[in-house]
Amino acid sequence: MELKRAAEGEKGFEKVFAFLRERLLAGSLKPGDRLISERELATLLGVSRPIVREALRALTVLGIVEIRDRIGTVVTRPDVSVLNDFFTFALAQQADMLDDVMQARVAIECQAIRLACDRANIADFERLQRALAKIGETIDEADAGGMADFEFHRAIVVASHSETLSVLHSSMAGLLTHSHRSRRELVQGFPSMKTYLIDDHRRIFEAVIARDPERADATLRKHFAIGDEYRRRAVVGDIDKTSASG
Amino acid sequence: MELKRAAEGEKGFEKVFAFLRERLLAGSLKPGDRLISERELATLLGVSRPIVREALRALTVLGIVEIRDRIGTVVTRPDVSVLNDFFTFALAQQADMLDDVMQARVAIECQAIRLACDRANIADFERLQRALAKIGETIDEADAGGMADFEFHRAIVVASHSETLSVLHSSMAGLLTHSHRSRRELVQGFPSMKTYLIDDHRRIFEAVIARDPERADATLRKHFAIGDEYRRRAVVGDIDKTSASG
DNA sequence: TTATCCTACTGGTCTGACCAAGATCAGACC
DNA sequence: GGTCTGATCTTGGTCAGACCAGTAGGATAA
Repeated sequence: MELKRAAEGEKGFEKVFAFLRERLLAGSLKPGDRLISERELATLLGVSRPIVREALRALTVLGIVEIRDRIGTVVTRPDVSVLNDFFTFALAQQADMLDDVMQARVAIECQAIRLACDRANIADFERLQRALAKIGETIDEADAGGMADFEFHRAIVVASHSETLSVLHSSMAGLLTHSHRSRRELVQGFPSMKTYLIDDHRRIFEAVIARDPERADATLRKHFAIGDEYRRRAVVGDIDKTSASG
Repeated sequence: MELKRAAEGEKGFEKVFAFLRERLLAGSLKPGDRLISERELATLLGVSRPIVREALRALTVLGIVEIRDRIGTVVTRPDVSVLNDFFTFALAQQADMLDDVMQARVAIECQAIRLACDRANIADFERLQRALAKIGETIDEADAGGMADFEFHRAIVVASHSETLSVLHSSMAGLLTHSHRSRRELVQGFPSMKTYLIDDHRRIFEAVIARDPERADATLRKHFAIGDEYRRRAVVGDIDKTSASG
C-alpha cells in the first residue's frame, strides 16, 4: 500500500502512456528526438520494462514513435499510413462506416478545392490536367480508371497546399479506394457513366483554373452527389435510363 | 535452436499481431468474440506473454479489441474515436499550423451543417438553441463566452449525426480551443464584436432550422471569414472602425 | 432448491536474466 | 600523430516464472 503508484492513480500502462503523451503534446518531445532507454523510463516511472514496451508499442501503432532495434526509440513525424491499419480492420467488420467516412472526405475535398482556387500554382494545374487526361484515357478500365480518378481528387487536395487537409484526405482515401473499385465495377455498365466521369472532372478542373471557389465547390459537390446517385441506382438495378447530369 | 520462430520468419510481436489480424480480417474473429487467454495465445504461438500483451495492446489502441481486466480480451466494434488519439498527436506537432488545422475544422463544420440540415432532430435543434442562448448570456465573459461558442459549433457537428465528422471535429477542437481563448481576448475590445457573435450564430441557427443546406453552409462560412477578419485587424491594431458585417 | 464458499482462471505486473547487434572508446598498428 | 580494430557498454527483443487481485463457476452446505 505504498503511495508509489498512487502518484497519479493510474495503472502502469496508463502512467507511462500519459507521461509520454504529455511531453508529446506539450512539444517537449518533437519528431526526431530520441527517448530515453526503456530501462531508464521503467525505473523513472517505477514500472517494469514490459509495461514500458506496451506503451511504446502503443505509440508505435499510432505512428507517433518508432522503435529502432538496438538504437532506441525516436519520435517520428506522424504518418497517415497508421490510419490505414485502422481502416483496414474497421472496414472488415463494419462496412456501413463507409458512407460516414465518405462524408468526411467530401468535407475535406470541398474545402481543399476552395483553397486550391486561391493557392494552386502552375505545377498544381499541370498535375490536375494530367490526371484529367488520364481519366479520359482509362475510361474503359475499371482498375486504372479508378486510379486515375483517385489521382485527380488527390491532386485537388495537394493543390490546396494544406498539410492538414492532405493528411486527413489521404487517410480517408486509403479506406475509400478499396470500396471504390467495387463501386466502379458496379457502375461500369452505365453508358452515361463515361460522360459523367469525363465531363464532371473537366468542369471541376475548369472551375479551379478559373479560380472560382464557389463554382468549384458546388461543382465538386454535385459530382459527389451524382456519383452517389449512380451507385444508388446500380444497387436497385435501375439500368441506365437517364442522363442524370442535372 | 528449434525452428520455433522461423515458422513465419516474423519477430515475436509481428507473429502475434499477424496471427490476430488474419482472423480479424477473415472474419473468424468478429466483434463480441472473446479471444483465448493471453497465456494460451503465448504458448500457442511460441512467444512469451509480454509479447502477446504488446500485440493486444496494439490492437487496443487501434480500437479493434478491448482488454477487460480479469475477464479476457474481446473483439470490439471498430469505433472512429480511435482516430482522435492519432489526430491529437499528429496535429499537436504542427503547432505552427493552427491556421491550417482551422481550415480542416471549417471543412468539417461546413459539411456537418449541411448534413445537419437534413438529419437534425428536435433534440438537436434544442441543443443548438440552448447554445445560442448561452452565447447571448455570456457575451461579456471571455472564458464562458468561448465555451458557449464552442458548444454551439459542437452542436452543429453533433446534429450531423456523423460519427466520423464528430471525431475529426473534436480532435481539432481540442487543439484549437487553446488558441481560441487568446484569440477571443484579443478581439474582446471590438464593440461590433458582440453583434457579430450573436447575430451570426442566430443566422446560422435559422438556416439549420429552415433546413437549407446551401444557406447554412454559406452563412457558416461567412461567419468563419468574418472571425478571421476580426482577428487580422486585432493583430494589426486596427481598433474598431467598422461594422465589418459584409 | 438455494445460497454460500472455494478454486481455477484471467488480466496486470514485476523481477531478473540472456541474446544480438549498434555505439563508443581505448589501445594497437601504420 | 593519425587511423584502424576490437572489447565493452548500451539498447532493443525476448523469455521464464512468479505473485496479486478479482471473476466465474462449480462444489458444498443449509
